[in-house]
Amino acid sequence: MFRSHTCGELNALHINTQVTLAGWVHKTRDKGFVVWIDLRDRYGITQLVFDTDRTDAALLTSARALGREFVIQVTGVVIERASKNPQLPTGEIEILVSGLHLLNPSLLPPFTIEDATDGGEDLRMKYRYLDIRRNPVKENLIFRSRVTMEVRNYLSAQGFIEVETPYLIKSTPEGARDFVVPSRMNAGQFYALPQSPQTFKQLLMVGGLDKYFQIVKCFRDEDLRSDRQPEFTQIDCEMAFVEQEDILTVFEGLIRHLLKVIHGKDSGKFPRFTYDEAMKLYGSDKPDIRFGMVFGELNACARHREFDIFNRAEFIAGIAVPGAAGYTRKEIDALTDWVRRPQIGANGLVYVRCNEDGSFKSSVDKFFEQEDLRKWAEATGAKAGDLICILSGQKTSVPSQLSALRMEMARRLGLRKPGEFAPLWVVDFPLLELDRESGTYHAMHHPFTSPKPDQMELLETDPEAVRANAYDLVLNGNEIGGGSIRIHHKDIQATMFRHLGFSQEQAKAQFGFLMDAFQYGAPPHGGIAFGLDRLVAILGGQETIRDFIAFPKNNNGRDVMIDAPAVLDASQLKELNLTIDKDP
RNA sequence: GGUUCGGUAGUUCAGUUGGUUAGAAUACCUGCCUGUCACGCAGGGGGUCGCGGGUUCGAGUCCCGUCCGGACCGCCA
Repeated sequence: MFRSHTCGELNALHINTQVTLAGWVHKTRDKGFVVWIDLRDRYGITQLVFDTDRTDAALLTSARALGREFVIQVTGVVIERASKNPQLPTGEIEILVSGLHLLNPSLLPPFTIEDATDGGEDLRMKYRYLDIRRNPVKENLIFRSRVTMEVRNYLSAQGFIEVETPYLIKSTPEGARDFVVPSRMNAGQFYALPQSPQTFKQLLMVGGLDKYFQIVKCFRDEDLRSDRQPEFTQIDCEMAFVEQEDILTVFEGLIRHLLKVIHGKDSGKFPRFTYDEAMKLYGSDKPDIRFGMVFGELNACARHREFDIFNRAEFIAGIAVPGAAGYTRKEIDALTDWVRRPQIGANGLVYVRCNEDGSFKSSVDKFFEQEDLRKWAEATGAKAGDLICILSGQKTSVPSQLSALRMEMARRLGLRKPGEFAPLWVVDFPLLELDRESGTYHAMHHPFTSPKPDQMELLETDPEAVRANAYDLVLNGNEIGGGSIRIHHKDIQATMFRHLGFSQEQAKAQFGFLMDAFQYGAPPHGGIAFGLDRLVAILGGQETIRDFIAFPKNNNGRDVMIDAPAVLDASQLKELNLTIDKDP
């Protein structure tokens, strides 16, 4: 028997029990007459004691020689502590050690294995296996495991079956860039790693499987962020013989189940916004509705005076920042600089302080009367003590700028509370989006999304106006899931490809297999996919997904621990029929 | 592709207007300590100031380039 107990389970009930424990030397406290060692494993910390009265001299000497992170096995008897530590589950007892076996020594770790480590991000990633020994990372991974188990519980209970789809598939030029894999047996040919199992899950519906899900890795060769990894995990789902409402019901149930079992929270029916409503009220298709600051459009009540900036603007809108009327001129100037940074790109910021006495003080008092400002306060829902922040400019850019300001103010005011969860649906997304650079349309969701049935004609006359049966599930300002009702008729799919600029030959070459399948009795179907990494992070009350992934990649897509990606040696390249064009 | 912040002891950081031998905390090592648990006390070792070039009598500090990392914009069907 390697160990009789873990380091997290012994308490006063075990006093006088003979035990064997194994774990890492967390910390040594040498008081001269007595040496304490905190022994740590996944389950907790148990204090070992060696002293001059009760421990033989050789054993005491070996105990003193142990360094941080040495792996040891000890045998001894559980005794009551002379001074207890109420902060530790095992704080009432300690192990009087009679046998010590060094299993493996350790180099001095480059950072401390503590909750508040002294290690920086880079170093922690390089020695991720040490980082995982720390409670915060370990707890996150355990949390993730719990969430995925609950996802499987819920979906299995609903009759879904988990099916694995291939990772070596075909490159599809539209959408994100593909990771490609050279084929040794097929010289000069390449697989691509899936950006999602989209077409396969649709083929499973054609195959009659009816309710499919898969917790699956997906790959996109795009630039990264703190919440974006080149390989990430999706909860991928598809159902046949359903309408949009069926899917919303089932997967609203999934998120409600998770909030219930993980956080004990009963979330009622999720609010639904159309895409147009979300954009109008929040300037975003993934609004955080844990707080207000809903947009107030001011076009109607801000363009009747001599203020050229507003008169020239296509769109004027403001938000009422709660309790921020006390912002000093200096703070507001800093805010103005913040919205004018290239990342936001606003032209400037007009503000109105809503004083407690009902009067208003604004940066445009020269042009506007108190009565004007009162109307603005009404439009933005501002109350006494609030600060109205107003942006103006092009209709295409102001909403996203004001949305960024809204999120930033919420962050500063502590309104984005991690323990609070505000899920919602955004529905009726546009089918197509005009790419301003190329002048071509591309699918807002993906090319397999069905237009709303009554809008097929609009596709010819006003493509941008066409709405799709496409929906996103948004949680705390993050898109955590998105899906649609799919096209299941060959002709409609062909029409869709035509609008997306595919020639018939291209469509056939890339997606012929799917259109062929649609000719053999494809059932109506639709589905959704959730970003598991992001979902887990948000449920865990955090925004960065890296600490919920065991071995994440950095901003440049590198794994700094194994040092990947790396060059291939000449013989490997030859075998794969590859030559490298130039030295990188 | 772009914006921005950073790189100084094992680690996290400070370092003033360019000026003597580059500091603190923590970690590490040695000694002491009769109940510690962020133990305490005394002492000690530890630096290519990311790298290259330039300005200067003199550069951690200023300039140029480059590499690495973080955050963000574009991008992410």
